Amino acid sequence: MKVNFESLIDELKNKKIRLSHQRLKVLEYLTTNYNHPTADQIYNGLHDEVPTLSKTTVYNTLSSLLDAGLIRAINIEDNEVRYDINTHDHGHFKCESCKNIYDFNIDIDLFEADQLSGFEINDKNVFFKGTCRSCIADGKE
Amino acid sequence: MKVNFESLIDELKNKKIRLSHQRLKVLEYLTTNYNHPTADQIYNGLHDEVPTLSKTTVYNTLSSLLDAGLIRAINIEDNEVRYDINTHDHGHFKCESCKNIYDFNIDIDLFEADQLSGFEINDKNVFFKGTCRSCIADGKE
DNA sequence: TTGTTACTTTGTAATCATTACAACTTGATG
DNA sequence: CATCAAGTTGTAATGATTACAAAGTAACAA
Ligand SMILES: [Mn+2]
Ligand SMILES: [Mn+2]
Ligand SMILES: [Zn+2]
Ligand SMILES: [Zn+2]
Repeated sequence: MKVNFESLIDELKNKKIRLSHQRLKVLEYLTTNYNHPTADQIYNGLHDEVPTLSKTTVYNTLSSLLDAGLIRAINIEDNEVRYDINTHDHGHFKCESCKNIYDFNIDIDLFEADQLSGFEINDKNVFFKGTCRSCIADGKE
Repeated sequence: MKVNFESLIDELKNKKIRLSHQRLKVLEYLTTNYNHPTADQIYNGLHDEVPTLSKTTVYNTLSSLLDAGLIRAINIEDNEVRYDINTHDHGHFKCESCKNIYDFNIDIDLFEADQLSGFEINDKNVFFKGTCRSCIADGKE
């Protein structure tokens, strides 16, 4: 999955969201780090480059970007929210050994849950947990 | 979805988990309250009947029951974990208006994500968000 | 029935991610 | 360049969950 940084900036302009230095850095971080980072990882990852960045700003920025629909939040564990620059429908697999999160394609419209007829669905999420191939190869299951 | 309380007790015995008064009450609460309650809701719901119950015990109990596979945890929002006595594969729909969580049947094996070949999948989760039928009827979308 | 003991419960304190707030700073517009 | 609404920052508050140690109890055997 490839995300174009320039088109993200265009989207910010369209939505009248200011292109502050901090916001651009957070967006840049997310486009170059496809590993679904936490707010804390973003904060630490940017600290060398933007030493004055505050964690509150990271949270505020992520919140704005979420509202604008430029990113998505992933709740797999109860104690950590992860952020994804890829807003297309796709599934996530979290390896319980190495903790990595893998993307996978799904045809999410395969479930036309008839029990939900008359419901308005705004958001669809699919995630699996288990052990990834490389951890199995390493005998870490 | 119907869950038999007696068979849950048998499972506890099989797994050598003590049938303490508190654990039985938490299990009973979950079997009679199919609304995917939070730890706090369980605590408050049992308070009249078991005034000495502590919140720590609720958490401890839920943790044991999770380990034993008798219940499932649902992470839809980042700030609340909900618990489900129904451990069969099924999807969840959370209405963003009335906050209720609805179950729906899914054939989860429809996604055989080929990208996950060689991965060991232990846990599959599907949840949607949106507005439920009755909230739409009430014009609350 | 009683005694033993490991497991469980309880209240309190600690943890940790996230949010609230108010003073200060800055991007965008003309 | 001047203006000011919007954004940033550090600190304090919040709230769910966990850690811990003392007190209580379920299970089992005698
Ligand atoms: Mn992803
Ligand atoms: Mn359910
Ligand atoms: Zn792995
Ligand atoms: Zn509703």
